[in-house]
Amino acid sequence: MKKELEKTYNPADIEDRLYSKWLGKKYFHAEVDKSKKPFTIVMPPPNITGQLHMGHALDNTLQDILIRFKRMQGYNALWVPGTDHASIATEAKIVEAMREEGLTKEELGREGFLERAWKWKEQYGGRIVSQLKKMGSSCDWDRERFTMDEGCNRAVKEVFVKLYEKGLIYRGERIINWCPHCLTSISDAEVEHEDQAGHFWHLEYKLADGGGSIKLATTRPETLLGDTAIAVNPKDERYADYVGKTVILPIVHREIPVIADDYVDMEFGTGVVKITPAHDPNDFEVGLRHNLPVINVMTDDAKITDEYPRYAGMDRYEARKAIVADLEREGALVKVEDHAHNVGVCYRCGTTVEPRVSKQWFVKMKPLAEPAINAVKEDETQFVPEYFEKTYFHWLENIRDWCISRQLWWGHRIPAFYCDECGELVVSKDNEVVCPKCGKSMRQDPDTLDTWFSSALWPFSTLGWPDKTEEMEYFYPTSTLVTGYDIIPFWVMRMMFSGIEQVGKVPFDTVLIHGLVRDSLGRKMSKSLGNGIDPLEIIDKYGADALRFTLITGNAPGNDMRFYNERVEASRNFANKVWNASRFIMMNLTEEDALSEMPELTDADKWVISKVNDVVKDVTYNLEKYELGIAADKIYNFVWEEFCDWYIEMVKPRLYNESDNTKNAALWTLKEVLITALKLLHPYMPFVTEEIYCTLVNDGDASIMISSWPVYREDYHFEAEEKTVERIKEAVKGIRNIRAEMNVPPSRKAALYVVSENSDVRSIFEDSKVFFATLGYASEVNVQKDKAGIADDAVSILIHEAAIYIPFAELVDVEKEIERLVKEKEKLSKELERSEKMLGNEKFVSKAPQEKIDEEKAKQKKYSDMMEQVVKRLEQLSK
RNA sequence: GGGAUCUUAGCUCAGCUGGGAGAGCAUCUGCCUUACAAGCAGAGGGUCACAGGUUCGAGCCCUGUAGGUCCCACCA
Repeated sequence: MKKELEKTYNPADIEDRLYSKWLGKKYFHAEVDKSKKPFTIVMPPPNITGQLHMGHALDNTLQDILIRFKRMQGYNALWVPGTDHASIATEAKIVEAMREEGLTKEELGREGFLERAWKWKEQYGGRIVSQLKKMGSSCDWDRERFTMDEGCNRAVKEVFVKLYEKGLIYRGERIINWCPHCLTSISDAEVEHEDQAGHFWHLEYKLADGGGSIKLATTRPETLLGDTAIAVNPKDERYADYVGKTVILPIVHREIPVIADDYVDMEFGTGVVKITPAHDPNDFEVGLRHNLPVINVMTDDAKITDEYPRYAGMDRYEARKAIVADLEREGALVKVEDHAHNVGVCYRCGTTVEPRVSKQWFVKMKPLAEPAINAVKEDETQFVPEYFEKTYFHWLENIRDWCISRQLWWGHRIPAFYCDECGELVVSKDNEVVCPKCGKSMRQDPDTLDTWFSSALWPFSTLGWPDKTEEMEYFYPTSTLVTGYDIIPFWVMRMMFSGIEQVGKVPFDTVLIHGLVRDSLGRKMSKSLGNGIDPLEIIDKYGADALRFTLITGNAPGNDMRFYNERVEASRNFANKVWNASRFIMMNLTEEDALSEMPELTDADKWVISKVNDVVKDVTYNLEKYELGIAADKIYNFVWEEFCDWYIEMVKPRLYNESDNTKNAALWTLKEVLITALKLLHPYMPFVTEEIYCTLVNDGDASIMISSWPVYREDYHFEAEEKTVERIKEAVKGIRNIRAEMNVPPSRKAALYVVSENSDVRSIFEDSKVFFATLGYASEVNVQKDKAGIADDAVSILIHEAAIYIPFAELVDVEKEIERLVKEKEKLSKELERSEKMLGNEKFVSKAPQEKIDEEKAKQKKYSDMMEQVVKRLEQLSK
């Protein structure tokens, strides 16, 4: 039975089928096997609320390429997948759905809400997983995890209790970032900053003793309700007399002190600042230093509290308007200026964050940050590209304590218990706790933990920690973490210090950082812009292989990339090229061909074997250095240019000629090189390579994904044959070039005369006549020692150690021919000049490595040889 | 204000430890050549942002300048 591929490459026909086959055969599954070296990746868990976007597509393609490459290299490759509970995002989504039904969280109650949330998770949480499968991701789905599953919960509690007992987790009243929309605290890392157009309201406060007034400016007049002081710089002589006095706060008519604090910048504005400890982080600090009262003026959804009946119930911005109007009425408003300022917004919903004083749980960061910094400094973990280490250091060196409590229900509940009777606090892994002091049952903290608290434990919680599992023993530390640079502060950093603190070892050897996928105009893809490109649509249209290849090529690690369909088309075309080349090879291979042993090879065969051998070496090297784009380029170039455009074309006459005794060698080589190329390409384009491979070996049960990665072989290095074929290519290119320039159609064959005084060169051409017939459109090829019998007006192609003449039937314009040769001469003389200058430079000759000098000498010889021929030919023509 | 990064062909981008500038797309010229028109053959197109420096030799290393992007930052 003859093996055949479908006439046209249609990814949709093969992808789902092959993925099911791989799943069925458990090729993605890894078990502990101490006879093999592990290679481990833990997947950054996508949010259960999420849909697959280009960021996931890129991230997962990178991981899958590494995993497939290592698997083929013989590593025990484990890729642990999973999803993230995404507390804020998920809770927001469910609350929103409830609102549409007219329900609130409070009405449903905690238990009812969680029940609903879990149901939602079961229903939609798998969506992203099935989308990842469309990408071809070879993760071990048997080990799929969820950041809120039982195991993760045990890990979270273990860590919380340990850190608490070490004094690294504490509870305190601090000013934190509060999102009035999500109704929860958020960490510093979760606050984004954006410029907003605002105003400067210049106010005038009267001194309580009636002795004048002080002017100051504010961008947030509504916070004035909570002001408990105004501050000046202690060195500021202008206000020295005022310090210690009191002023009357307008509207509120409260007497507040004038204090001196270094925080105030004398140069800025009037050098006077109003202090609102409850609603500004700096003011809070100032307040602590001066023992100022903290007056909270806002509710949790950022409305003015009932303490101020005139404004009660107004939101921040309404209150601002009302207060400004009142200030004006009171004569306290001096002027209003436009002012652009930087505002913190919630990274989830974009609502302006309200700094707020409240009791929260924190992780003390300094003691944890230090070992995490050192681990990277000592190269226990390295970043690729390296410069992202600077981002990492910058964050860790300037880190503040991590606010980990969230006023949400969906998440890991904080394992802290309070006694309402005696106020005792207990932190425990147990679910029910009795007060050790008074024996009453204790009330668990209602808050949950920051989602990233559980993500931080991902590299080891997924391997069974805190139990001493053999997975932990064998797969930890993991090998490579792949993620975007925007996640370094949220995740990478926190996994680092968590791994070091909890397990005693860094969580991964290498952190491979990639950039963002942008739209064709370079804009970030976003829902609000509506410029997002759906990876699933791309897969439908062009195939997962094309999408994967596009995401990897033409991009350096860590750089952002632009995504547009023309690029995907190019990748799809490449897949198609591979498909068709394979189809051609299979059309010529028959069952009878005995190809198990290597036959006697021709120069062309050896040339392509030698070439692919080099590519194997390079690609392996590049992949090991995480240069995935460079490796892809090399495969692409080899397959398309060298293999398809040259080798296959060269080999055709041998295949079509039944009596050719090198036909078997050609077939053997075609198959050998194709398989090698398919293997190199497999990590990038798993589907098309698998389909071809199985058809080629005529075994649907075989799989390229578990075949062995090619290795460089000394005995496949054929230097002399490479040179020979390169010489032929040079000649063919010269012929094609001239013919194209002269507008000679391919249908018009012409006789060819190769003249060389060198007998070795002559024999190369003698053996290569057939190539010139097909590739060089020659009707006949004559190889001779001199110019005898060649028309004077024949067109000449002058190459290294040989000249090729094509006498066309009609007269060639001699003038034009001379013009062409003069140009050629100019080019050569420039090259010669450069070469001779270098070789004439004594410093070059004495300092450059011998290899470079020899290289230059060889060039110089080649050029002078060609020059000689050009000069000779010009002489002939101008006679 | 601090830091990172980028500036290479018309467009989008590669260019590994310094050794004669590359790809894809676009453009132009020929080709339906029996694997592929999602193709084949050929061509044009770049003072590698600018100015210095190191070096026998710089797109690549160093310094500065200009412009873009991003991150961080308590200037009310």
